[in-house]
Amino acid sequence: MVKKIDELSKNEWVVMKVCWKKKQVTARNVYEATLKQKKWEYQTVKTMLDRLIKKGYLQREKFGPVYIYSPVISQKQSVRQAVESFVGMALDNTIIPIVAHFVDRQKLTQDEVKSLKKLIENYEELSSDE
Amino acid sequence: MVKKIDELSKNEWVVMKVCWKKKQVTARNVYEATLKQKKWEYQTVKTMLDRLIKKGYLQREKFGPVYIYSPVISQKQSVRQAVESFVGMALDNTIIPIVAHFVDRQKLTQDEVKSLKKLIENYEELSSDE
DNA sequence: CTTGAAAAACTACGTGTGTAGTATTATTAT
DNA sequence: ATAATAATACTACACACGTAGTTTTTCAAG
Repeated sequence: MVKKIDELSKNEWVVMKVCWKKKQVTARNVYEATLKQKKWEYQTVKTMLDRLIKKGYLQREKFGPVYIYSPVISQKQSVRQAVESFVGMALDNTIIPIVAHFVDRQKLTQDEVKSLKKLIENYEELSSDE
Repeated sequence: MVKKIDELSKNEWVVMKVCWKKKQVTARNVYEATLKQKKWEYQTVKTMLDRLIKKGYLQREKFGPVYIYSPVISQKQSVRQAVESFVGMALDNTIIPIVAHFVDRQKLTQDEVKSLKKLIENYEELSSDE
């Protein structure tokens, strides 16, 4: 069976995005990287990092006086799980409302439209030989 | 400015879906409707209904001995807000990963593919006259 | 070796959520 | 009218999360 991982809270996503981007970070790195967005105290960041370790998203290793944190679970996997969970919870397992919403709001870029088209074409090929 | 509504927890979505579908429900209706899915005690359902009132999603009116609960916020609006919030949080405001994920997993039905195509065509028309 | 700075460790507290238990009130059947 | 039933009201408690404060440890500079 597929291992169930804990879900991330909104703020934990912010922290994890920094960790994924930089791969190896100190608590201070995260603190600084998030300062513009979020005015967290250093200790707040520390607490979140600790909790992310407990949840299994991060690990850390001591180098001299500091810990270096690094991701254990990939962004891709996290996104997949979050999408599954969200789409199941709010959308009854269909993504149409999501896309429709973005279409309504005209929030898609030209590139995104191109990507969508390609995805769909791709899909049709894939499923045509079943 | 657009009024910010509280977000729904996973379980609250379950309850709200029942309320949206039936429009008017008693606590017992919700209790019974969710029993197969969730083995909640009647009181648990009551508590969730109370909290949904506090959050502004439901209202209720007394008819004889019972309260009838009904939605204040539409499913559509709730979904929109949830999508915005989720896509911003986990996906950096692009829906491509969501669609890609579903394509990878071949989780789209024939109808969904059709819908997607239509949405995209539609979009192209809309944006062509800007 | 002592001191100061930076990091980490430990502790905390309010709010939200999951999950009810118990007490009270209102209705219905006798 | 009263007893049983069903609904509501009130209360509770543990764990997660947001948000740190305080204490201790450790390194680096004089």
